[in-house]
Amino acid sequence: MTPAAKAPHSSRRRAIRDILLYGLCGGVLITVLKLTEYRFLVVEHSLEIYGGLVAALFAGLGIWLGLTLRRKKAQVVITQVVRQPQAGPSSGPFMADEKRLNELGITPRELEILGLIAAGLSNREIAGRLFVSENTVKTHSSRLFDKLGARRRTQAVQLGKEAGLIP
Amino acid sequence: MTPAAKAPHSSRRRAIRDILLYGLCGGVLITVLKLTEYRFLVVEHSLEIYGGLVAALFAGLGIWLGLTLRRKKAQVVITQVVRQPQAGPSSGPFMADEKRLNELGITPRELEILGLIAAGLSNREIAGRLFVSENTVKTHSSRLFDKLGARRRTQAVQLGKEAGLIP
DNA sequence: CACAAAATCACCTTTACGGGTGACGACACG
DNA sequence: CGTGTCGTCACCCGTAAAGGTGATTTTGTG
Repeated sequence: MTPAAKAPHSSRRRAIRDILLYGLCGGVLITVLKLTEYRFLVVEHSLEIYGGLVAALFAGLGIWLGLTLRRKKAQVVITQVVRQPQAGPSSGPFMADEKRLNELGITPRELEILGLIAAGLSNREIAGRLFVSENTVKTHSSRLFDKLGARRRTQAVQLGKEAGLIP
Repeated sequence: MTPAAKAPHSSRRRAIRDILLYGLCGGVLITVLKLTEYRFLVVEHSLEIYGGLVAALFAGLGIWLGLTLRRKKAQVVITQVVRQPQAGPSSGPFMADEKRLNELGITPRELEILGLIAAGLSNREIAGRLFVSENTVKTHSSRLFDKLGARRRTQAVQLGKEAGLIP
């Protein structure tokens, strides 16, 4: 039914707004479908079509809702990889040099994108993987390049490696 | 020639399975609702109830799906295969894997350019450093990408590292 | 609540890349 | 000698990337 999971605290207003929005969408959809239903009722398989439509629409809506709800929570985690050659804490999988991160003023999101760039993904692919628009990725990477002093993504990767930001 | 490219296989099957499961659930639900519908049809507001039921069920299902999908994707992961850097100190700086070079049919010049690409240089800079025209560099890199199966230079760098062609 | 930082998205411009095709000289090999 | 490989260069075209500006929304903190 209604989304049970929500942020721990301090975002109740938003959750309420979401629920209201959700209910509104549901009402509108049901209304629309109620209207269309009367046209389709003369056809044989109207109910199947109707049910399928409602199902698909609400499934999509639910997926979207689940995604947006989830987005707040988890998602940081980049990394993995073996090999930590030079100086560094070198603990477990990999740990970005936080000192350098703060020095350069690189945000978590930008670091994440740097990792995906280093993995050889295009902006579009990164956008798809992070569920954001390509423009957003471009903005992030642009600022990232700025902070790193890079002019190209390959250079950003190189500099990021040297700075110990990525494995 | 289909070179490396192995990482995403493990999770794709699960995604397909999820989708199939989803479709199956949908079919079962629709069937069940079709059956129940015949009982409710005598009642006045059966369609509303029916629609509401379908909507609610599929919304919940969608939310669940969104959450699970999100969880899976949120781990980002950037796999980078285990790779023993240099087994022997005999090759002090670095030595490209000649076997793989021959396998892929990569010429010395192309390897050279791959190295410069990995260093973050643009085509123009590479051209300047090698005293050749930019077009030449583009030709080389184009053929290089072809042999590596890369579509972007960042990807070529990634694949080249995995193949042990560059440090 | 207000504020700042971060994240998101849109639009526009210019440049860099990637793909395709064709061509030419050098050089080795059978 | 012909053939094949390699390196070199040119041109065109379409897309991707990078740079800039502005705006909105989320979110964490005071």
